[in-house]
Amino acid sequence: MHRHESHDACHTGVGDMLARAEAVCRERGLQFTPLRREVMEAVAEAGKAQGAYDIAEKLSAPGKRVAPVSVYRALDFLMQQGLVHRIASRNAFIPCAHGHAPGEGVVFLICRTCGLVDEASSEELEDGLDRTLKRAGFTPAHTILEVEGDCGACRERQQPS
Amino acid sequence: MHRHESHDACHTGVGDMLARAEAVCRERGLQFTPLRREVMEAVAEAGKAQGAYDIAEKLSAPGKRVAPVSVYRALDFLMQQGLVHRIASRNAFIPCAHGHAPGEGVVFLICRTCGLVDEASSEELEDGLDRTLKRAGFTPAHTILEVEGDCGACRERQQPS
DNA sequence: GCGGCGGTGATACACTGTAACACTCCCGCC
DNA sequence: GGCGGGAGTGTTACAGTGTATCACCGCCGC
Repeated sequence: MHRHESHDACHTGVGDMLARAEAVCRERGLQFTPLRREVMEAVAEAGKAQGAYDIAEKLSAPGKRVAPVSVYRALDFLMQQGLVHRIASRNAFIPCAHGHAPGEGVVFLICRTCGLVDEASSEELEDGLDRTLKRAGFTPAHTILEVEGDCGACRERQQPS
Repeated sequence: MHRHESHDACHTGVGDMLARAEAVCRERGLQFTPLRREVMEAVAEAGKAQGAYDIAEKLSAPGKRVAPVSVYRALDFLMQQGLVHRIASRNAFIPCAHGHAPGEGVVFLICRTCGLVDEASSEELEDGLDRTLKRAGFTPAHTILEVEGDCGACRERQQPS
């Protein structure tokens, strides 16, 4: 679904993501401020999951320091709008590749070799989870589903068949 | 599968867990040292997920301080043996309720009201995940699946039908 | 005895995230 | 024009989580 050959134009494309973010904010009457834009851009450009402090450092230049707390605030905003996701197992953030409804089941595929994070969603998987939860008498509010392993590209690269 | 009425005798029972831990270590030729036993006990007794610093505090007494580092080392050991699990979304640790093979699919059900964490496993769910990963060309090494929500007991308690 | 190894103690540190407060900017309103 | 008021940001300080490093101890084998 997504190709990962290079660092630029990864996923949906940085430009597309920024455009979508802007559209979402305008549509909801929210501000897409310069800082939020820069943070979104930094996350989108990275190609792999970024820590909040990494982003802060990237956005800082001699004479213009961006504090981590500002980055966190922007990230919180972007997460609320579903524009970025948090990878709990890495304490890091990625851009949302495909717009999904909030609460929809998504799996994060984290390659331990190249560090790229892909998203996958599956109705079958979601149904299975729903049934399992119902059987346990549990009402879900928020689900974290992250898989660490090797992506296809890295596997081929390591043992060229 | 597990009852959660009180804090003691929760899950499989503290005694059983300690016995199993000891057996596992003996079987594998590993040391079940006093510190490891105390940490295992603290996690098993708690009834809900414990932070490493909570455990360190609980094990410390006037005159006998247990540093968090030591707790982390014991927890790492216990996790390697599959005796405790880490809840990534809470930075906390729970005892493993039922012995499962390493890598087997397990869902953690985290009640946001009472804080108790239950484990559920489902072949159906696991199959769904496997197929989703295969379709994405991804080879899994480690999976995190945590659901936050309301457990049956808490739901009944809040809105007694 | 002596060396090695696993486990532990202890200090310091890095990384992650939040609280609290001040300031600015913009907008609506009198 | 003056005057709140709210959203966003800057800044400092701090809490929480996890790791690196070194020293020490006890045990086992040689």
